[in-house]
Amino acid sequence: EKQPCMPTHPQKPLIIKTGVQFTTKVRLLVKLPEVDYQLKVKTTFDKDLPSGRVSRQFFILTNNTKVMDIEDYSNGCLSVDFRHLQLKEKKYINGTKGSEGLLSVTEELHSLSFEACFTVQGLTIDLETCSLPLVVISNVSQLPGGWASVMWYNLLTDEPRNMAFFGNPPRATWSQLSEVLSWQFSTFAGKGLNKEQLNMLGEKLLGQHVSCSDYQVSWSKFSKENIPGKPFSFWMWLDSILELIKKHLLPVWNENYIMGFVSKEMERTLLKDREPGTFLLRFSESHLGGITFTWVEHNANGGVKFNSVEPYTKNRLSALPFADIIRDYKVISDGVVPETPLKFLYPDIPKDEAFGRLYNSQPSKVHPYIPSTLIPISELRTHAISTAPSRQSPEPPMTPGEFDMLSEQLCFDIDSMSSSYSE
Amino acid sequence: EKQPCMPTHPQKPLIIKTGVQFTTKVRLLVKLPEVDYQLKVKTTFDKDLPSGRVSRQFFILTNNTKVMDIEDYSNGCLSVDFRHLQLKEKKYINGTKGSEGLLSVTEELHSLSFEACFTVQGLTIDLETCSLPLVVISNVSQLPGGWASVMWYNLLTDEPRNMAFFGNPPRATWSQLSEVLSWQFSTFAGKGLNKEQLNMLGEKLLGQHVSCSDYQVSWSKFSKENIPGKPFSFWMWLDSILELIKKHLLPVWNENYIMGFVSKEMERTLLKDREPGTFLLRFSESHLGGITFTWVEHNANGGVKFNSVEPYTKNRLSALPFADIIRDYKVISDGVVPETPLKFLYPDIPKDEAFGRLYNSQPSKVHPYIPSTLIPISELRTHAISTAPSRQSPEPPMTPGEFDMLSEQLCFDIDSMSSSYSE
DNA sequence: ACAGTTTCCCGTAAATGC
DNA sequence: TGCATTTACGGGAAACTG
Repeated sequence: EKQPCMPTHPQKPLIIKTGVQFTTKVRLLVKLPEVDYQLKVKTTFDKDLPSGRVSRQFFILTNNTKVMDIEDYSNGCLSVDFRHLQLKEKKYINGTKGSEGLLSVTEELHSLSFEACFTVQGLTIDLETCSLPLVVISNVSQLPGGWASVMWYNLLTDEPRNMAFFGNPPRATWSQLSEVLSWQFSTFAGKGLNKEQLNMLGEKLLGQHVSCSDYQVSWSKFSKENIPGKPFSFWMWLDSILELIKKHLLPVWNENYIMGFVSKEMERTLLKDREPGTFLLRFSESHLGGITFTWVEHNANGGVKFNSVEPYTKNRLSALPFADIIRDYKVISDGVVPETPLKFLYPDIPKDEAFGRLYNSQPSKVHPYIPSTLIPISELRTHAISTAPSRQSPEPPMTPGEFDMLSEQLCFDIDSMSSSYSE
Repeated sequence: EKQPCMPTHPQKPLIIKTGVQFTTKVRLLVKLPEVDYQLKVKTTFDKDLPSGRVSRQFFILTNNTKVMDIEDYSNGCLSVDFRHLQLKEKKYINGTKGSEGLLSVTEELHSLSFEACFTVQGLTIDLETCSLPLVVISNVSQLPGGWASVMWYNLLTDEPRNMAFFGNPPRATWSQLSEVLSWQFSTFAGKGLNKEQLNMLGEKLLGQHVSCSDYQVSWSKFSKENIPGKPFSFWMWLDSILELIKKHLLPVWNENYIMGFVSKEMERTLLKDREPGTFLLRFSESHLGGITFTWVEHNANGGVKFNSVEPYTKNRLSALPFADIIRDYKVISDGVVPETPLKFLYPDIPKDEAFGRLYNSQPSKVHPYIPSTLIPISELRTHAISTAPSRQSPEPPMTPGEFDMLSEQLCFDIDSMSSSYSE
């Protein structure tokens, strides 16, 4: 009898990129009577898939056989680490690929098989086990789609290997899905999502049904079809934000300073009674991987006015860290002395008190030169802009939680996919 | 009899990166009597190098045999294009690499051989020819060093294949070298160097000997040993500037607005009698791939003062194009209204007149948002900075020349290396 | 033509070798 | 140990392919 595989990978397990190394580990759970020969394990990709069913076929380019060894941890278990495994696609001279034309490559499930054979007391025993379903990609641009598949599969089934899962994928309840989404943020950015943030995401995905957490989300709606009016799906949008946080916003996110998911209505409700200069940070809904701030001010006749800056994306943020943008952001109106409109982080934290620790001390001391830095500026031609405040973004707000720093690069390796044998 | 190879490659010929495809072409110059069999050409890497002499050995990973074909241009010549050739290093089980420990990998010369054999009128004829010396690299970071070798070789010898060239490389006269350097700029950036620019480079390399153009430059001084006090060689420095121009400064360079190579003394001589706010653009001598501007102003007691901004490198320039930096650069002194110190491009061209066409029109119209841009700023704490004007950079100035736009990405392929056979 | 997918390869970072 | 060189692979873009 074999147990199902138990892959444990720190970052994005179960996704393999062709041409990129991955590792996997197999462990024999029962102790065998001492044998004087070496126990070889062979790993095969898609060993027993009916080859017509899958549109792409891959093989392990590198050495796929290795001898089991006693584990270091001296529990006496036999195990083997496969390292530097690499996948390559089989090319057919003129063979037609399988006709599974409806599924995208990231919905196509594969598996790694492990085989060993030994004789004990005259009895020949074949062992075989295999991994959970794997997604094979050829470019990192497919990673978000692949990860969506892995999440959906593991959220909605306990079957160890239902390779046809995406032929008719089940729906997820919002309560299931929201938990997974929050877990994405806590795993990859260090801190999960609070109820308000999840609320906004639920409304975005489901409309007003979010109140009943049994409402179901289809796989297609989650990651295949585009958000109405946008050129990307819900998951692509959310994943772009995760990436932005991982690469450029970790400290700020960690400090709980990014409300992030707030509707325009909620944003205004929150800001309208606040001190002028109160601002909050939220992610762009119209573009992938963007963050903006919205602040409130009072105009001449005493009314409140809301302004949002053009969202910052990874390119801008790699030129200037976000905290510095917040510190230095200034508005110039018709050549007047520029001033920063950002005074208090919602609800009422003085800006420098909140972000002070996160500022970069930048005066460089290249002596003969005058140090220079980039400053984010908005130039207002007063007549034109005062009539164009924030007029977009439906999102609810939220309260921050705690945060454990956990920044790791994304990676495709199966760093450790342990698989257990037993008799 | 074979003729030497005539490689013609648009960008950086004769440099091959392992694992990256390259192509080459061989042409048979004489017309053969019609033969009813196909003439095969085989290409071999380092066919007849005494294998002890070279520290690394490579082989052609891909198919290295191809049949000659009549050229398209219907001149009746037989020729063959090798495409998708790829080089890989031979790894020795325990073999010691050749003992040529003095040479760096980019000084190690290799060659591609081509062989064909055919029978005509009962006579068996073997043809063989080979390429000019090649440099093999494994990472683009070695490209500048490799290109230095190719330049030096082709500048200083006509031998078709002196593989030991860098065992004892000859010196170049400054007049030879300066021509090659200027040619680098005209080839890769569209416009060569004028006499003043070359003068500064010569002084940098040779001290004051530059007056006599027979003065000789050693290979080591050109590209191996570091400039005194700097962690890079002359060529590494110059090449970093070429790259900066190619990627970020082409339009400005094309317009002849970058004086570039000017000593600090010359810079001051030029600027001191000019209108306050007159500035010039020059490359950093202390850091790789940086450009700065120096402007003149008058201080309180009527003396002239020179300021240079911290050099902009590729990272900053990819966040903000250089022309926009010049347009927007401002100095803030203790919270006073910021102002641009840059008024006239040396000698006296009003800034916007010179750079107006090159500015990016940046107001983005993402309606609900307030457009924002980055602005380069220097903040002066008046007491500290006014005593720290430009205090570095020995370089002479120069006058601009003409410019033909010619922007091409660097590339390592031998796109076409034609080689000729004859009897 | 076009969209989904793969290939190509620079450029940075890490690993390896000497 | 430090430096020279290679390997690894993310990421943008081009090439491919039905």
